Order: sequence, then structure tokens, then C-alpha cells
Amino acid sequence: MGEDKQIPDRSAPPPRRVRNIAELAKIAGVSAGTVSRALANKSVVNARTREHIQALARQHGFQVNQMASKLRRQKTGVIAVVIPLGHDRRQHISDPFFMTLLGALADELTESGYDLMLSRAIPQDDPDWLDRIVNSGMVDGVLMIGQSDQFSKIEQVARDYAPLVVWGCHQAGQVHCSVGTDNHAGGHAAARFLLAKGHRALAFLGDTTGIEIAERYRGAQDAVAAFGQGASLRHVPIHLSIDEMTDEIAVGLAGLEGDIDGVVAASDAIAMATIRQLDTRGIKVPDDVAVIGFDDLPLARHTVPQLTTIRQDIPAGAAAMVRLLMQRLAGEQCQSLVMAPELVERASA
Amino acid sequence: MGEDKQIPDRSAPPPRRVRNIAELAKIAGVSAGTVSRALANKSVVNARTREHIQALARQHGFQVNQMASKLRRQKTGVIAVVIPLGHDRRQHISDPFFMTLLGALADELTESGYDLMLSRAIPQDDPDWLDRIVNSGMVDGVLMIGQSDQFSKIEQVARDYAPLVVWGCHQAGQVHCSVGTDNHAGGHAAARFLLAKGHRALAFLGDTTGIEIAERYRGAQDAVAAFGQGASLRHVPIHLSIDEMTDEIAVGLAGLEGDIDGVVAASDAIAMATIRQLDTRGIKVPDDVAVIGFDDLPLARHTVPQLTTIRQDIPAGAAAMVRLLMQRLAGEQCQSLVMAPELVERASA
DNA sequence: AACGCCTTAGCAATCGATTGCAATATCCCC
DNA sequence: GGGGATATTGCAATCGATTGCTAAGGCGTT
Repeated sequence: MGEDKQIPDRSAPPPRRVRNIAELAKIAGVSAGTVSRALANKSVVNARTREHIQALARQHGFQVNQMASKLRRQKTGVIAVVIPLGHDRRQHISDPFFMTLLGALADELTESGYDLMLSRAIPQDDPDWLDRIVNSGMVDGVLMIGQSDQFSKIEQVARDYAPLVVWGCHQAGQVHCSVGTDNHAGGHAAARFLLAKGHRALAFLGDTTGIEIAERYRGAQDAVAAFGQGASLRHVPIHLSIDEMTDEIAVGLAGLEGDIDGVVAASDAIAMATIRQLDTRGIKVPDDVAVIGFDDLPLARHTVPQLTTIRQDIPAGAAAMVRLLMQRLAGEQCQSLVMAPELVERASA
Repeated sequence: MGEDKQIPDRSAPPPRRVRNIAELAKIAGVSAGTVSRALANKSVVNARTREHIQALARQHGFQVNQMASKLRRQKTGVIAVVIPLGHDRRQHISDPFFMTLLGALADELTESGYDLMLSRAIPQDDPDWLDRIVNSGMVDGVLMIGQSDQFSKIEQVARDYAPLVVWGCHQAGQVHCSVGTDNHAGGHAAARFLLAKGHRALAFLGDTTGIEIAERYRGAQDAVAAFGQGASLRHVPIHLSIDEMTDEIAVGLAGLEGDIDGVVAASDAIAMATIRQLDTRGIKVPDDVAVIGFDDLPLARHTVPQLTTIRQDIPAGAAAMVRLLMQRLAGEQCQSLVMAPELVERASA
């Protein structure tokens, strides 16, 4: 289909511009302070001069230097969104759940007038990863997507850093503010649902290094245990990275062929990949093996068959995270939120 | 499944810390300048004092204030990644293609030592959206994901702002530096492939407001025209937002029922939703209707049946965008890049 | 002993915007 | 016309780190 092409560019060097308030002040014939106040739309400056200055600014394409402004005001207007890659190093950032939550957070933050700074953090390479972000002076607050295996680090930092809200589990007595779904209840509901549908030989697909997924697994275990005789649950660790996932699922399913009739997947992505593998092996979903996912991402509606899954309300979660963060920035007390999961029945189980 | 729960938090007020270089200098018994140089690891300070100062900094958990540093050095270390929502206002940011590219860009930028600031831009609400980002003093450069319908705005800004690289189409003579796939060739290849497989009544599913997709459509049109008699191509506009998509596809397909045997989808997301709709209507893919996607997102491998699609090499594209941006930041000339698409044959066509 | 070089550290200006306080101009009312 | 209140504006300190320039001390050489 041909070679890549390179095309020369022809952008010109920039012309001179107004680069700071002092210059604009000279042009307007007022002092720098007045310009600053005028651009901030303070009613203390005369309406006519204010408009005049604003017009000049527009004319010269002038914008106040945020670095200077933020330095002076000790406030950055930026929130860090950080994804700790404690386990599952590579590519975690493209995990569809993270991406979906990130999108929702971006919407919420934008509406609150904050910018969003995205950071990947690799705790193994840099034990001070969180301090670095918190103390950099670059951000007013931190939102974290997932606790990964860094629970104690988060706790330690949260002890003296208030504006931090984490998506993830809540553990009794924890210091940091978290927003998340009741993963145990979700896992429990998923397994119970499969059992109620008559499936008995279940498998849980997911790596339990991260505590969220460990909770889901425990929930499923408890449901199976509560059901009693005749029900079983195998565990197959599957990494979250969508690239590694495929082979691990293939191997895992090959080992269980014919021994299972129901799969509790730790995420919709895993569920989707599982359905795909089952289809390859000629196993019918949900007739031979039922599959239930977790998350209810938008794509859950677009699979064949459509995913039955445990819904996490991601937009609501994102809104809650931002709301709690704003409260903490305002110095208010606030509480962690554990949302109830909801089972969405479609066609895969 | 029960109610959401709220849990009180118990984070404590922060203890006193070293908040600036001057304080640390006092503790260390040296001047602020020396501390600054020591923390920057400059060989001009004595090795012993340097290490002493660094140890003190570590001990007190001190980090230099980035705002002040950046102001002084006139360099932010931040790159803006912006997504213009020209058409398709809502939720565009969660589009899986954007998210995948964003993830790849995050990886590349992190490795180059830059932070990533994410902005949604809504040109309709704010005609100066791009100037605002460029002149804010907050970022050293801008990466844009998609041209949307803002081609002329981008051109205007690019004329006197060098560190800007855009993912999207290349048009002859354009000023701004772009990286993208040859969309016309991709659309052409997709349609040609379906024709070669014996399909004659084709439909293109996608909204052609954005120029990338318009190009894909033109490519498909040209392939059909080149084929000559007996081949046809209908156009069904489908928005990119994954939520609106479902209904539009359902309606679109209902109108064409039995009249088509091949679908060129403008994206993998559309292809996936289309397959799902066809399945609902009892139409077999690829036997009754073949479907070919565009992008080759990771999820294309996980659909049932697996997607045949036109691959855009997203990691390579992201790497190229960052490389070109770095060149431009260094003041070098550089060229736009048009990558050749590649057809990946799987099972959906 | 005198001179020059090198290493190391301090001083103070600078980046650009913000804001408390003081100063001036304007206006109202008696 | 004078006293005081009010509306505007200017002045200068401040946020915290960086860096060019200068100075002090140590050392070697003749």
C-alpha cells in the first residue's frame, strides 16, 4: 500500500508581540497593576479603561503568563490525574476502564474550571512517585485512578495532604478519601447470578494483585461458598494489559476446557476477550459457557453477544471524585463514597 | 443491590515543612543560590556540600517549586494535548481511538521528560480556543488529536507558533505540521477489498464533517467508481459518539435491509456496533454482509467475529508526533508525515 | 614574597503578575 | 467653599527559583 511520505513544512517565524503586562500597560498608558485588575475584570477599575485595556489585549493577542500568575497566587488551577502502574507495568494507561474514567474526569474538571495534568507513575522505579507529584507545586490536587498495590504509600501521603481523592476500594479505617464501587458485592452478585442461572463450575478470570480485583474475587468466592455443595470456583490470573490478555486467556481456557460452564470476568475487557476465545474454540456463549463482565463500559453494549455485566456508574463516580476534591480544596471535611454496583443482564449470561 | 454508603475520613492537618529554597539554605548554612545549584546537581558546587544539601532536601521532603522554576527559566516542561470538539460535541473524549492515541502519547511524552496537560476545546463556545492554550504560558508545545472542522484556525495559529503538531490529514500546501494516515488510500483499500471479495452493494458508515473521515469516504467512492458497472456505495452518516452511534446505525441499517452486502465503517467502533446490530437482525457477518473497520484498535482483535480493518499504526504515529514536536522545540525544521495504511484481514470481511 | 589560576560560594537582579496600601481626583451635601 | 466620602489609579513588595557576576580563599610557580 505504498511507502510513508514526508512533506516539507512552511511555517514562518513569529512576528513581535506583547509579551507581558508591563508592555501592555505602556501601550495603554496606565500602570501594570491597573492592567492586571482590568484583565481580571475587577469592578474597581473604571469601566471605560477596563474595556479599553481588554480591547487592547485582544487586539495584540495578549494572554497573562500563567506561570507568573500561579506563582504569585499560590494556586495552579491544575489537578493531576495519576495512574499508578504498580503491577502490570506496560500499557496500563490504555486500559479501557481507565480511559473511560479519565474521559469522564476530564469533562468534570473542565467544567469546574480546572486543567488536567496526566501522569503515569511507576512506583517500582521511583518510590517517591506520589510525593513528587504532590510537592511539585504544579498542581492543586490529585486524583488517582486505582490503588494498584500502593495502598500503604497512598495512606502515608494522605496523612498530611488533604486534596487527594482515589478511585478504588474502601478499607475500614483508611485515612485517604476514596470513591469506588463495592467490589465484594459486585463479585458476589456476579457469581450468585451465574449460580441462579444453573451454572455450577465457575472460573474467575483476573489477576488479584490489585486490591479491587482481589475484592471481586473474594465476593465471588463467598457467593460460591454460600451456595454450598456442587458449586466450584477456579481462579485464573489474567493481566489487565489488553495485549498480554489474549494469550493468557487462551492458555487459561485451554486448561479448563469442558470443566467450566460459567466465567466471572474481572473486567469487561477480559469478558470480551474471553468470549472471543470461546468462540474460536467453538464454545457457545451463553449456552455452553456463560460469561459475566465487570464495569459496564460503553463497549459492553456492542459485543456479540451483548455483555451481561456488573455496572459501575463511571460518570457518577467521576463527578463524585471531583466534588469531593473540591470540598477538600475548600478545606471542608468529606467522606469516602462506596457506590452500590448494579447487575445489568444482557445476553452473555 | 443496596444503597451507596458514605464513610467519614480521618486525615490529619499537615505538619510544618520546608517550603522554599531559602529555608533549606538557612538549615544548611549556605546561600539560596548554592542550594539551587546543589539540587540541580551542578558540578560547580563542592561535592561534599552538594551531597549534604541533597540529603537535607530528602530528609525534609523538599521539592523545588515548579511554578517559580518554570517562570524563571521560561520553560514549563509541559505539553498540551488538545482534542477539538468541533463537530460531535459531547463525549468525544471517550472515543476509543482518541483514548488509544492519548495513551500512546502519554507514554512517549513521559519518556521525553515532559508532562502532559489534557484539554478539551469547544471551538463553538470559544473562537480563541487555540490561542488561549498557545499563549497561556503554561505549555511549551501543543499536540492536537484530530483537526475536526478547525483546519483554518489551526493554519492561522501555526503561521506564527512553531511547536504544534497535529494528528490528521495532510493537505497540499498546508502550513501546520501533521502526522496521520493516508485516509484516502485507506478508504480506497477498504472498498477495493470488499469488491475483490465479490461484494457489490456497499455502504459507508460515518459522518463526513471531519475531514479525516470525509477523505476515507472519498477513497471508498473512488474505488467503487474505478470498479465500474455493478458496484454501488451508499452513505450513512454516523456520529462518532459511542452513545448516539447505536441508534443511528440501527436506523441506517433498517433503511438498507437486504440492499447491501458490504459495509465500510469509518472506525472500528462503528464497525463493532454495526456487527452487533446486524447480529440482532439475524444477518450473518461476513456471509450475508461483510464489515471492514478502520483504525485497528486493540479491541479489533477481541470482537466476534474478529475485525478486518484498515490499520493505523498508532504507537508509531504517537512517536512521530512527539519526535517532530521535539525537533520543532529545538528550532529545527521538520516535515509532515503521512503514513501508509495497512489492511489487516481477519474474519469480519 | 608576589603573582596568577582555580575552586567554591554569595549577592542581587530577574522572570511576570498580583495586591495591600497610599495617593489623587471627583463629587455630594451642608 | 469646606469637610468628608467615594471612585480610581499608582507604587512597591511579594511569590520562589535561577544565574551572571564578583569575591574570597587555596595552591602552585618563579
